[in-house]
Amino acid sequence: MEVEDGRSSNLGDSTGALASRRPRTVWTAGQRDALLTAFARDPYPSFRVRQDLAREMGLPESRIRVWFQNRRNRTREVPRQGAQGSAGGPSGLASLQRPREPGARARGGRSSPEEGRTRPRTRLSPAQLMILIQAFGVEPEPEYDARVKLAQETALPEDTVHIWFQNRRSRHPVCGRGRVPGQDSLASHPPTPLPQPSPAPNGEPSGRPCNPREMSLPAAAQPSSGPYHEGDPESHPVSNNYTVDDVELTLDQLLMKLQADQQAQDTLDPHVPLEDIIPTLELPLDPQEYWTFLLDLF
DNA sequence: GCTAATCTAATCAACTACCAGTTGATTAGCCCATTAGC
Repeated sequence: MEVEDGRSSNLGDSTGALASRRPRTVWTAGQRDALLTAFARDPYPSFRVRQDLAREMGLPESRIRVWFQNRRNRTREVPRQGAQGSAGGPSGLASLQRPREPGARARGGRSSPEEGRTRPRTRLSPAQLMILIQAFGVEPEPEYDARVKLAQETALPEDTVHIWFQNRRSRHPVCGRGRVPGQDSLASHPPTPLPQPSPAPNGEPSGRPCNPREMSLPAAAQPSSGPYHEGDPESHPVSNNYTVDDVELTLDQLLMKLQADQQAQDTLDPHVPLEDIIPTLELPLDPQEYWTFLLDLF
């Protein structure tokens, strides 16, 4: 079987893989110095600081973020023997205190979004969601080149696509393990909803069923123009009041159709003309709305 | 072997809608995450 692009779906293949990973970044001495200096100043730089560094170096912000992540990991000489020891250490990093206490975690001490502490929240448009969800149904763990392609299609940064897939995998685990090499990928998105075990209370990331959505069309799926991050170069103007479920619902039906087509093509008599075996696509949206989606896509 | 890239799991926080759920962003990783390119 093949996945989009005609690429083989055997993801385990490590040998000839083309761009399965982002090409390794090679830092110049100057860049490394700048990073080390910034790290010594603050091992948890804000988004704005990371962006400034990225601009200086002509690299994506995500590279800076990953560098800081790796650096923190590498320099974490955590032995609980209290004393921080010499001021030297690797890179002379002072106190890399992990913000462990609940509440003070991660962001250190919360700050307002205006300060640029964290990247402005991306708001995905229905069209973007549709593309991503569809891609997730086909391949929940896209490789680098596939993510780049998706980034182009959605006009999102590649790392936003990457993060979206990470979140998606943890919140919508695919039935029968993430990916099964050689298996028809559409089978990982079964059309029949599983019985809901019970409404999960707050924060239950991975205990969800494979397809938690019910097949009932939400009444209020009215497209309307929504806000987006103006002034944020990475945000996007198309953002309507669709919920993910609305889009997924549409997608579920599209996927069901694709699956049906697939099965039909596998089992059909080759003498039957193709036109005769393609079922009519039922649109969960008005034709008008549907075309709006399509126009948004292209 | 070093280290950039990647992963999972947990968590925070902005939004939406009506207070709890959804979801984008960030972080750690503990016999110090694993994988893979140079």
